[in-house]
Amino acid sequence: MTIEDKIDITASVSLAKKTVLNVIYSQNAILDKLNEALKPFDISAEQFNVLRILRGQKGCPANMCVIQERMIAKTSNTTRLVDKLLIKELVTRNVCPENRRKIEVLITKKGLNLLTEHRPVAPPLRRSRACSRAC
Amino acid sequence: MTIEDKIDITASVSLAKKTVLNVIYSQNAILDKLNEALKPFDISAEQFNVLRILRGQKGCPANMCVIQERMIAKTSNTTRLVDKLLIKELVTRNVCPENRRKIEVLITKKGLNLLTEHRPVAPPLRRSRACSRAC
DNA sequence: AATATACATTTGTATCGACAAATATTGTAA
DNA sequence: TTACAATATTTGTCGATACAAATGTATATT
Repeated sequence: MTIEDKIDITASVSLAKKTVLNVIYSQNAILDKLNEALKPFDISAEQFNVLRILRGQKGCPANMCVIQERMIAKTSNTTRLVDKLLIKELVTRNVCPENRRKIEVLITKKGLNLLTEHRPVAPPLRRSRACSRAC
Repeated sequence: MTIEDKIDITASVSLAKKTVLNVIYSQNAILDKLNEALKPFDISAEQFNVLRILRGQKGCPANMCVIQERMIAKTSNTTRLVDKLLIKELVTRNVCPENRRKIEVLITKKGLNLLTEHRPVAPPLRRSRACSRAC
């Protein structure tokens, strides 16, 4: 189906607008697919993304702000996402002893298993590495 | 900035995956712009979209299910979106006398004014017209 | 007419996004 | 050392998505 069928408009629509609409519909289709693929694992796309970010740390714990920066949604609530993963025992969370302001989040064996059991559409979705640092 | 800078991955990424990531980042950028443009009007993107759908009815009232089908998000909660518009007096809502199951939603003068005062990025975002019907 | 079924909308719950404010800890300047 | 600023995280609120269940209304079947 073309975007012209979708938008149901008699007047002509500029190429720029058609492009914008195409991007919006495309991402909807992509997210639908992703959510469907994750359903059997009782985990949301954002939670899954956090798990992949943590795996990418390769044993090095990630602070809340590191996770935040690498997520797609700029202002998503990392605390509450990690809460959910903690309940499912997919991550651990501990206060950093060197700097008690920071929190060290690590993926558990159970979390790693969940990731290897399933590989949906995309690679881990990250923002730029501006704020990542040595651990 | 290219998508390669964004995703911060050493291993090579397939064109398909780069495309998926590009679509996701693009829509994020688009929605950021749209929300920013709507901020002065104290209205969300979905509420704005519902208003445009109603204007497209050209005086003919829209049922809840008609609005639902034309929205981007398939399972968004039309009742609660219309509630918000009602509080702002941008729409009216009445039980249809011919079929008391149905609800007739109409855009008010105030709602039309809001639309003419501002024209952000995209035309009204609708799904296919499969379920639209005469009023 | 009574029952069942389909239709249209509403309500409830969980999760997430956006954003502001609050809290806690560390570092710095007077 | 006290006060202030910077950093890191948590909490609260609102709007929205996703989905299941409940409610109310109309239509069809017996």
